[in-house]
Amino acid sequence: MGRPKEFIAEDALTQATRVFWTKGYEATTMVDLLTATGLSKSSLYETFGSKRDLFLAALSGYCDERTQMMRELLQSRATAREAITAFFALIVEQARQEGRPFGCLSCNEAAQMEAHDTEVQRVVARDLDSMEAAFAEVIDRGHADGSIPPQVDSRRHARFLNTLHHGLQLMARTRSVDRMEDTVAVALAALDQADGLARPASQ
Amino acid sequence: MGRPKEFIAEDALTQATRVFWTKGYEATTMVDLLTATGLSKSSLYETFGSKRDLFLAALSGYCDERTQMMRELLQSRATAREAITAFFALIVEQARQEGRPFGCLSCNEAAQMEAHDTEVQRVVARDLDSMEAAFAEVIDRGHADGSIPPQVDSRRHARFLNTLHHGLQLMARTRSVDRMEDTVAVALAALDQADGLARPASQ
DNA sequence: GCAGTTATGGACTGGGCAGTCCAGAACGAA
DNA sequence: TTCGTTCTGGACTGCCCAGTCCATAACTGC
Repeated sequence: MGRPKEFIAEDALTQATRVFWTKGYEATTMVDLLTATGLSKSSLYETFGSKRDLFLAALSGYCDERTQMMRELLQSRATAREAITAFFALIVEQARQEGRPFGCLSCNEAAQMEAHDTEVQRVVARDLDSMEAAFAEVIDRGHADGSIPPQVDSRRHARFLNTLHHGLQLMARTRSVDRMEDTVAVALAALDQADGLARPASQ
Repeated sequence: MGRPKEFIAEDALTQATRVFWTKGYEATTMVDLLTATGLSKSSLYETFGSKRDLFLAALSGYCDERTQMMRELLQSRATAREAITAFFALIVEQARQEGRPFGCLSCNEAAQMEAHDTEVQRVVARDLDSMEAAFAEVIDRGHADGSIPPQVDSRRHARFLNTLHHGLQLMARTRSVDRMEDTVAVALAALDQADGLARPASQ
Protein backbone atom coordinates (compact mmCIF):
# COMPACT_ATOMS: atom_id res chain seq x y z
CA MET A 1 0.00 0.00 0.00
CA GLY A 2 2.97 2.32 -0.32
CA ARG A 3 4.51 4.67 2.19
CA PRO A 4 2.17 5.70 5.00
CA LYS A 5 1.40 9.38 5.71
CA GLU A 6 3.46 10.94 8.47
CA PHE A 7 0.72 13.32 9.60
CA ILE A 8 -2.98 13.44 10.43
CA ALA A 9 -4.93 15.61 8.02
CA GLU A 10 -7.40 16.63 10.70
CA ASP A 11 -4.65 17.97 12.97
CA ALA A 12 -3.05 19.83 10.09
CA LEU A 13 -6.40 21.44 9.33
CA THR A 14 -6.76 22.50 12.95
CA GLN A 15 -3.34 24.15 12.91
CA ALA A 16 -4.03 25.85 9.58
CA THR A 17 -7.33 27.13 10.94
CA ARG A 18 -5.54 28.83 13.80
CA VAL A 19 -3.23 30.62 11.40
CA PHE A 20 -6.06 31.90 9.22
CA TRP A 21 -7.97 32.85 12.35
CA THR A 22 -5.04 34.83 13.72
CA LYS A 23 -3.76 36.53 10.57
CA GLY A 24 -6.64 36.45 8.11
CA TYR A 25 -6.64 34.80 4.69
CA GLU A 26 -4.76 37.48 2.75
CA ALA A 27 -1.98 37.98 5.28
CA THR A 28 -1.40 34.24 5.69
CA THR A 29 1.37 32.78 3.51
CA MET A 30 2.00 29.20 2.54
CA VAL A 31 5.18 29.36 4.62
CA ASP A 32 3.05 30.23 7.67
CA LEU A 33 0.85 27.23 6.96
CA LEU A 34 3.76 24.87 6.36
CA THR A 35 5.41 25.94 9.59
CA ALA A 36 2.21 25.66 11.62
CA THR A 37 1.20 22.28 10.25
CA GLY A 38 4.71 20.84 9.98
CA LEU A 39 3.81 19.33 6.60
CA SER A 40 5.98 19.46 3.53
CA LYS A 41 4.82 21.46 0.59
CA SER A 42 3.98 18.35 -1.41
CA SER A 43 1.94 16.84 1.39
CA LEU A 44 0.00 20.00 1.99
CA TYR A 45 -0.83 20.54 -1.68
CA GLU A 46 -1.57 16.84 -2.14
CA THR A 47 -3.93 16.80 0.85
CA PHE A 48 -5.68 20.15 0.58
CA GLY A 49 -5.27 21.31 -3.00
CA SER A 50 -4.42 24.97 -2.70
CA LYS A 51 -4.20 27.76 -0.19
CA ARG A 52 -7.71 28.78 -1.06
CA ASP A 53 -9.10 25.23 -0.82
CA LEU A 54 -7.40 24.83 2.52
CA PHE A 55 -8.91 28.07 3.69
CA LEU A 56 -12.41 27.09 2.62
CA ALA A 57 -12.01 23.78 4.42
CA ALA A 58 -10.76 25.58 7.52
CA LEU A 59 -13.59 28.10 7.46
CA SER A 60 -16.28 25.47 6.95
CA GLY A 61 -14.85 23.27 9.67
CA TYR A 62 -14.63 26.20 12.05
CA CYS A 63 -18.24 27.18 11.42
CA ASP A 64 -19.53 23.64 11.78
CA GLU A 65 -17.70 23.12 15.04
CA ARG A 66 -18.77 26.45 16.46
CA THR A 67 -22.41 25.90 15.51
CA GLN A 68 -22.44 22.48 17.10
CA MET A 69 -20.79 23.77 20.27
CA MET A 70 -23.30 26.60 20.40
CA ARG A 71 -26.29 24.32 19.99
CA GLU A 72 -25.04 21.99 22.68
CA LEU A 73 -24.40 24.84 25.08
CA LEU A 74 -27.78 26.40 24.41
CA GLN A 75 -29.49 23.12 25.27
CA SER A 76 -27.40 22.33 28.32
CA ARG A 77 -29.11 24.71 30.77
CA ALA A 78 -32.31 24.38 32.70
CA THR A 79 -33.91 27.41 31.09
CA ALA A 80 -33.40 29.15 27.77
CA ARG A 81 -32.66 32.40 29.55
CA GLU A 82 -29.81 30.77 31.45
CA ALA A 83 -28.55 29.17 28.27
CA ILE A 84 -28.30 32.52 26.52
CA THR A 85 -26.53 34.02 29.51
CA ALA A 86 -24.10 31.12 29.51
CA PHE A 87 -23.44 31.50 25.82
CA PHE A 88 -22.47 35.15 26.06
CA ALA A 89 -20.48 34.49 29.21
CA LEU A 90 -18.52 31.95 27.19
CA ILE A 91 -17.88 34.46 24.42
CA VAL A 92 -16.46 36.89 26.97
CA GLU A 93 -14.52 34.12 28.67
CA GLN A 94 -12.96 33.05 25.37
CA ALA A 95 -11.90 36.63 24.69
CA ARG A 96 -9.92 36.44 27.91
CA GLN A 97 -8.08 33.23 27.09
CA GLU A 98 -4.41 33.82 26.37
CA GLY A 99 -3.63 31.13 23.85
CA ARG A 100 -6.75 31.57 21.80
CA PRO A 101 -6.80 33.65 18.60
CA PHE A 102 -8.81 36.84 18.98
CA GLY A 103 -12.35 37.19 17.73
CA CYS A 104 -14.07 34.75 15.41
CA LEU A 105 -12.74 33.45 12.11
CA SER A 106 -16.09 33.71 10.38
CA CYS A 107 -16.70 37.26 11.62
CA ASN A 108 -13.20 38.34 10.64
CA GLU A 109 -13.53 36.99 7.15
CA ALA A 110 -16.98 38.52 6.78
CA ALA A 111 -15.25 41.88 7.18
CA GLN A 112 -12.58 41.29 4.59
CA MET A 113 -14.09 38.98 2.00
CA GLU A 114 -14.21 40.34 -1.52
CA ALA A 115 -17.49 41.40 -3.08
CA HIS A 116 -17.17 38.89 -5.93
CA ASP A 117 -15.96 35.97 -3.82
CA THR A 118 -19.18 33.99 -3.81
CA GLU A 119 -17.71 30.87 -2.23
CA VAL A 120 -16.55 32.54 0.96
CA GLN A 121 -19.74 34.57 1.04
CA ARG A 122 -21.79 31.42 0.89
CA VAL A 123 -20.00 29.84 3.84
CA VAL A 124 -20.27 33.03 5.89
CA ALA A 125 -23.94 33.44 4.99
CA ARG A 126 -24.63 29.85 6.01
CA ASP A 127 -22.91 30.49 9.33
CA LEU A 128 -24.98 33.62 9.86
CA ASP A 129 -28.17 31.71 9.11
CA SER A 130 -27.40 28.80 11.41
CA MET A 131 -26.48 31.05 14.31
CA GLU A 132 -29.64 33.06 13.83
CA ALA A 133 -31.66 29.86 13.74
CA ALA A 134 -30.02 28.61 16.92
CA PHE A 135 -30.84 31.87 18.69
CA ALA A 136 -34.43 31.78 17.45
CA GLU A 137 -34.86 28.21 18.68
CA VAL A 138 -33.58 28.97 22.14
CA ILE A 139 -35.86 31.99 22.39
CA ASP A 140 -38.81 29.83 21.43
CA ARG A 141 -37.76 27.40 24.12
CA GLY A 142 -37.69 30.35 26.50
CA HIS A 143 -41.27 31.12 25.62
CA ALA A 144 -42.21 27.55 26.43
CA ASP A 145 -40.30 27.30 29.71
CA GLY A 146 -41.37 30.77 30.79
CA SER A 147 -37.86 32.19 31.11
CA ILE A 148 -38.36 34.68 28.27
CA PRO A 149 -41.42 36.95 28.02
CA PRO A 150 -43.75 35.98 25.17
CA GLN A 151 -43.61 39.52 23.78
CA VAL A 152 -39.97 39.00 22.85
CA ASP A 153 -40.22 38.21 19.17
CA SER A 154 -38.00 35.24 18.45
CA ARG A 155 -36.89 36.16 14.95
CA ARG A 156 -36.21 39.80 15.72
CA HIS A 157 -34.38 39.05 18.91
CA ALA A 158 -32.46 36.24 17.27
CA ARG A 159 -31.22 38.70 14.68
CA PHE A 160 -30.43 41.17 17.39
CA LEU A 161 -28.41 38.65 19.37
CA ASN A 162 -26.67 37.50 16.22
CA THR A 163 -25.63 41.01 15.26
CA LEU A 164 -24.56 41.63 18.81
CA HIS A 165 -22.46 38.49 18.80
CA HIS A 166 -20.65 39.74 15.71
CA GLY A 167 -20.05 43.09 17.38
CA LEU A 168 -18.71 41.32 20.44
CA GLN A 169 -16.31 39.29 18.35
CA LEU A 170 -15.02 42.49 16.80
CA MET A 171 -14.50 43.90 20.28
CA ALA A 172 -12.66 40.73 21.19
CA ARG A 173 -10.42 41.37 18.21
CA THR A 174 -9.54 44.75 19.68
CA ARG A 175 -9.06 43.23 23.12
CA SER A 176 -11.85 45.25 24.73
CA VAL A 177 -13.10 42.73 27.22
CA ASP A 178 -14.53 45.43 29.50
CA ARG A 179 -16.65 46.70 26.65
CA MET A 180 -17.83 43.19 25.97
CA GLU A 181 -18.96 42.73 29.57
CA ASP A 182 -20.95 45.95 29.65
CA THR A 183 -22.48 45.18 26.29
CA VAL A 184 -23.60 41.72 27.35
CA ALA A 185 -25.11 43.06 30.56
CA VAL A 186 -27.25 45.55 28.66
CA ALA A 187 -28.21 43.10 25.95
CA LEU A 188 -29.33 40.40 28.36
CA ALA A 189 -31.45 42.90 30.23
CA ALA A 190 -33.28 43.61 26.98
CA LEU A 191 -34.35 39.97 26.90
CA ASP A 192 -36.29 40.41 30.12
CA GLN A 193 -38.19 43.45 28.98
CA ALA A 194 -41.79 42.75 28.16
CA ASP A 195 -42.53 45.86 26.16
CA GLY A 196 -39.81 45.54 23.56
CA LEU A 197 -42.31 44.89 20.82
CA ALA A 198 -45.22 46.94 22.05
CA ARG A 199 -43.75 50.28 21.14
CA PRO A 200 -43.79 51.44 17.56
CA ALA A 201 -40.09 51.11 16.82
CA SER A 202 -38.41 53.37 14.33
CA GLN A 203 -39.20 51.43 11.20
CA MET B 1 8.15 77.56 -8.41
CA GLY B 2 8.46 74.61 -10.75
CA ARG B 3 5.83 72.48 -12.42
CA PRO B 4 2.45 72.54 -10.66
CA LYS B 5 0.76 69.37 -9.42
CA GLU B 6 -1.86 67.94 -11.75
CA PHE B 7 -3.97 66.51 -8.94
CA ILE B 8 -5.47 67.39 -5.59
CA ALA B 9 -4.03 65.33 -2.78
CA GLU B 10 -7.28 65.40 -0.85
CA ASP B 11 -9.22 63.91 -3.76
CA ALA B 12 -6.60 61.24 -4.27
CA LEU B 13 -6.87 60.32 -0.61
CA THR B 14 -10.63 60.06 -0.91
CA GLN B 15 -10.33 57.70 -3.86
CA ALA B 16 -7.67 55.64 -2.12
CA THR B 17 -9.87 55.41 0.96
CA ARG B 18 -12.66 53.90 -1.11
CA VAL B 19 -10.35 51.23 -2.43
CA PHE B 20 -9.08 50.24 1.03
CA TRP B 21 -12.65 50.36 2.29
CA THR B 22 -13.87 48.03 -0.45
CA LYS B 23 -10.99 45.54 -0.63
CA GLY B 24 -9.18 45.84 2.69
CA TYR B 25 -5.53 46.77 3.16
CA GLU B 26 -3.94 43.44 2.32
CA ALA B 27 -5.94 42.78 -0.82
CA THR B 28 -5.37 46.29 -2.16
CA THR B 29 -2.42 46.66 -4.56
CA MET B 30 -0.56 49.77 -5.60
CA VAL B 31 -1.97 49.25 -9.10
CA ASP B 32 -5.48 49.47 -7.62
CA LEU B 33 -4.55 52.70 -5.90
CA LEU B 34 -2.89 54.19 -8.97
CA THR B 35 -5.90 53.36 -11.10
CA ALA B 36 -8.38 54.73 -8.58
CA THR B 37 -6.50 57.96 -7.92
CA GLY B 38 -5.24 58.47 -11.47
CA LEU B 39 -1.85 59.50 -10.10
CA SER B 40 1.47 58.34 -11.44
CA LYS B 41 3.60 56.14 -9.27
CA SER B 42 6.07 58.94 -8.56
CA SER B 43 3.35 61.36 -7.54
CA LEU B 44 1.66 58.90 -5.26
CA TYR B 45 4.89 57.91 -3.50
CA GLU B 46 6.05 61.53 -3.38
CA THR B 47 2.76 62.66 -1.84
CA PHE B 48 1.91 59.80 0.52
CA GLY B 49 5.16 57.97 1.18
CA SER B 50 4.20 54.31 0.96
CA LYS B 51 1.19 52.05 0.67
CA ARG B 52 1.13 51.73 4.41
CA ASP B 53 1.45 55.47 5.04
CA LEU B 54 -1.33 56.09 2.56
CA PHE B 55 -3.47 53.54 4.33
CA LEU B 56 -2.88 55.10 7.73
CA ALA B 57 -3.77 58.51 6.32
CA ALA B 58 -6.90 57.06 4.73
CA LEU B 59 -7.95 55.29 7.91
CA SER B 60 -7.36 58.33 10.13
CA GLY B 61 -9.20 60.60 7.71
CA TYR B 62 -12.08 58.19 7.51
CA CYS B 63 -12.38 57.97 11.28
CA ASP B 64 -12.16 61.73 11.77
CA GLU B 65 -14.81 62.40 9.16
CA ARG B 66 -17.13 59.74 10.48
CA THR B 67 -16.77 60.91 14.06
CA GLN B 68 -17.52 64.49 13.09
CA MET B 69 -20.53 63.46 11.04
CA MET B 70 -21.77 61.37 13.92
CA ARG B 71 -21.42 64.15 16.46
CA GLU B 72 -23.22 66.60 14.20
CA LEU B 73 -26.04 64.16 13.58
CA LEU B 74 -26.40 63.33 17.25
CA GLN B 75 -26.77 67.02 18.08
CA SER B 76 -29.11 67.84 15.23
CA ARG B 77 -32.30 66.44 16.74
CA ALA B 78 -34.69 67.84 19.30
CA THR B 79 -34.13 65.01 21.76
CA ALA B 80 -31.27 62.62 22.35
CA ARG B 81 -33.58 59.67 21.83
CA GLU B 82 -34.50 60.94 18.37
CA ALA B 83 -30.86 61.58 17.60
CA ILE B 84 -29.90 57.99 18.37
CA THR B 85 -32.77 56.71 16.29
CA ALA B 86 -31.67 58.93 13.42
CA PHE B 87 -28.10 57.72 13.72
CA PHE B 88 -28.98 54.06 13.40
CA ALA B 89 -31.48 54.82 10.65
CA LEU B 90 -28.60 56.40 8.79
CA ILE B 91 -26.40 53.35 9.27
CA VAL B 92 -29.13 51.17 7.79
CA GLU B 93 -29.75 53.67 5.01
CA GLN B 94 -26.05 53.73 4.10
CA ALA B 95 -26.03 49.95 3.92
CA ARG B 96 -28.69 50.26 1.24
CA GLN B 97 -26.83 52.76 -0.92
CA GLU B 98 -25.61 51.22 -4.15
CA GLY B 99 -22.42 53.14 -4.83
CA ARG B 100 -21.15 53.04 -1.29
CA PRO B 101 -18.58 50.48 -0.12
CA PHE B 102 -20.08 47.96 2.30
CA GLY B 103 -19.62 48.23 6.04
CA CYS B 104 -17.17 50.52 7.76
CA LEU B 105 -13.47 50.85 7.01
CA SER B 106 -12.49 51.05 10.66
CA CYS B 107 -14.61 48.02 11.62
CA ASN B 108 -13.28 46.01 8.69
CA GLU B 109 -9.68 46.73 9.58
CA ALA B 110 -10.33 45.99 13.24
CA ALA B 111 -11.16 42.47 12.12
CA GLN B 112 -8.05 41.92 10.06
CA MET B 113 -5.33 43.99 11.68
CA GLU B 114 -2.30 42.08 12.85
CA ALA B 115 -1.66 41.53 16.54
CA HIS B 116 1.68 43.34 16.43
CA ASP B 117 0.55 46.24 14.25
CA THR B 118 0.39 48.88 16.96
CA GLU B 119 -0.11 51.82 14.62
CA VAL B 120 -3.32 50.54 13.08
CA GLN B 121 -4.46 49.34 16.48
CA ARG B 122 -3.98 52.81 17.89
CA VAL B 123 -6.11 54.45 15.20
CA VAL B 124 -8.82 51.83 15.56
CA ALA B 125 -8.76 52.13 19.36
CA ARG B 126 -9.04 55.90 19.13
CA ASP B 127 -12.02 55.51 16.83
CA LEU B 128 -13.64 53.09 19.25
CA ASP B 129 -13.08 55.52 22.11
CA SER B 130 -14.45 58.55 20.32
CA MET B 131 -17.58 56.72 19.19
CA GLU B 132 -18.17 55.43 22.68
CA ALA B 133 -17.72 58.95 24.05
CA ALA B 134 -20.17 60.36 21.52
CA PHE B 135 -22.76 57.76 22.49
CA ALA B 136 -22.22 58.45 26.19
CA GLU B 137 -22.66 62.17 25.67
CA VAL B 138 -25.89 61.80 23.79
CA ILE B 139 -27.26 59.48 26.46
CA ASP B 140 -26.39 62.05 29.11
CA ARG B 141 -28.20 64.62 27.03
CA GLY B 142 -31.13 62.24 26.97
CA HIS B 143 -31.13 62.14 30.75
CA ALA B 144 -31.25 65.94 30.77
CA ASP B 145 -33.99 66.33 28.16
CA GLY B 146 -36.00 63.46 29.57
CA SER B 147 -36.00 61.35 26.41
CA ILE B 148 -33.95 58.58 28.01
CA PRO B 149 -34.79 57.06 31.41
CA PRO B 150 -32.27 57.99 34.12
CA GLN B 151 -31.73 54.33 34.97
CA VAL B 152 -30.05 53.82 31.61
CA ASP B 153 -26.39 53.95 32.54
CA SER B 154 -24.62 56.13 30.01
CA ARG B 155 -21.30 54.35 29.93
CA ARG B 156 -22.74 50.87 29.78
CA HIS B 157 -25.27 51.74 27.16
CA ALA B 158 -22.70 53.70 25.17
CA ARG B 159 -20.58 50.57 25.04
CA PHE B 160 -23.59 48.53 24.14
CA LEU B 161 -24.51 50.84 21.27
CA ASN B 162 -20.91 50.96 20.13
CA THR B 163 -20.62 47.17 20.01
CA LEU B 164 -23.95 47.01 18.28
CA HIS B 165 -22.82 49.50 15.70
CA HIS B 166 -19.82 47.33 14.91
CA GLY B 167 -22.07 44.31 14.57
CA LEU B 168 -24.34 46.24 12.25
CA GLN B 169 -21.43 47.25 10.06
CA LEU B 170 -20.44 43.60 9.79
CA MET B 171 -24.00 42.78 8.75
CA ALA B 172 -23.79 45.55 6.18
CA ARG B 173 -20.68 43.87 4.85
CA THR B 174 -22.70 40.70 4.31
CA ARG B 175 -25.55 42.70 2.76
CA SER B 176 -28.06 41.69 5.44
CA VAL B 177 -30.10 44.88 5.59
CA ASP B 178 -33.16 43.04 6.93
CA ARG B 179 -31.14 41.79 9.84
CA MET B 180 -29.90 45.29 10.48
CA GLU B 181 -33.44 46.65 10.65
CA ASP B 182 -34.63 44.06 13.12
CA THR B 183 -31.53 44.52 15.21
CA VAL B 184 -31.95 48.28 15.40
CA ALA B 185 -35.60 47.95 16.36
CA VAL B 186 -34.75 45.71 19.31
CA ALA B 187 -31.76 47.78 20.40
CA LEU B 188 -33.66 51.05 20.41
CA ALA B 189 -36.42 49.50 22.48
CA ALA B 190 -33.80 48.64 25.09
CA LEU B 191 -33.09 52.34 25.47
CA ASP B 192 -36.62 52.97 26.67
CA GLN B 193 -36.58 50.30 29.34
CA ALA B 194 -36.29 51.63 32.84
CA ASP B 195 -35.20 48.45 34.56
CA GLY B 196 -32.18 47.66 32.44
CA LEU B 197 -29.82 48.27 35.30
CA ALA B 198 -31.94 47.17 38.21
CA ARG B 199 -31.50 43.48 37.64
CA PRO B 200 -28.33 41.75 38.68
CA ALA B 201 -26.96 40.99 35.23
CA SER B 202 -24.70 38.05 34.60
CA GLN B 203 -21.44 39.57 35.69
C1' DG C 1 13.85 82.81 -23.49
C1' DC C 2 16.82 81.20 -20.09
C1' DA C 3 17.79 79.25 -15.45
C1' DG C 4 16.10 77.03 -11.66
C1' DT C 5 12.67 74.11 -9.67
C1' DT C 6 9.24 70.75 -9.20
C1' DA C 7 6.14 67.13 -11.12
C1' DT C 8 5.52 63.20 -14.10
C1' DG C 9 5.80 58.75 -16.74
C1' DG C 10 7.51 54.57 -17.02
C1' DA C 11 11.36 51.44 -17.09
C1' DC C 12 13.55 48.89 -13.68
C1' DT C 13 14.69 46.07 -9.43
C1' DG C 14 14.68 42.74 -5.89
C1' DG C 15 11.99 40.05 -3.09
C1' DG C 16 8.34 37.16 -1.76
C1' DC C 17 4.53 34.72 -3.25
C1' DA C 18 1.67 30.40 -4.69
C1' DG C 19 2.23 26.50 -6.97
C1' DT C 20 4.98 22.55 -9.71
C1' DC C 21 7.84 18.71 -10.12
C1' DC C 22 10.83 14.92 -9.50
C1' DA C 23 14.31 12.08 -7.34
C1' DG C 24 14.46 9.37 -3.70
C1' DA C 25 12.62 7.62 0.83
C1' DA C 26 9.51 4.48 3.15
C1' DC C 27 6.59 1.39 3.30
C1' DG C 28 3.38 -3.41 1.98
C1' DA C 29 3.13 -7.59 -0.54
C1' DA C 30 5.01 -11.70 -2.29
C1' DT D 1 14.97 -9.18 -1.61
C1' DT D 2 12.51 -7.21 -5.05
C1' DC D 3 8.70 -4.78 -7.05
C1' DG D 4 4.96 -1.58 -7.01
C1' DT D 5 2.98 2.16 -4.69
C1' DT D 6 2.63 6.14 -2.06
C1' DC D 7 4.63 9.88 0.41
C1' DT D 8 8.24 13.49 1.22
C1' DG D 9 11.90 17.19 0.80
C1' DG D 10 13.34 20.76 -1.50
C1' DA D 11 14.90 22.79 -5.76
C1' DC D 12 12.67 25.30 -9.14
C1' DT D 13 9.47 28.46 -11.79
C1' DG D 14 7.04 32.38 -13.09
C1' DC D 15 4.37 35.94 -11.47
C1' DC D 16 3.14 39.96 -9.10
C1' DC D 17 4.22 42.93 -5.61
C1' DA D 18 6.00 47.43 -3.36
C1' DG D 19 9.21 50.58 -4.06
C1' DT D 20 13.26 53.21 -6.75
C1' DC D 21 15.15 56.13 -10.12
C1' DC D 22 15.96 59.16 -13.83
C1' DA D 23 15.13 61.49 -18.15
C1' DT D 24 11.97 64.68 -19.45
C1' DA D 25 7.91 67.71 -19.13
C1' DA D 26 5.88 71.83 -17.23
C1' DC D 27 5.95 75.55 -14.94
C1' DT D 28 7.82 80.46 -12.37
C1' DG D 29 10.75 84.30 -11.94
C1' DC D 30 13.80 87.20 -14.07
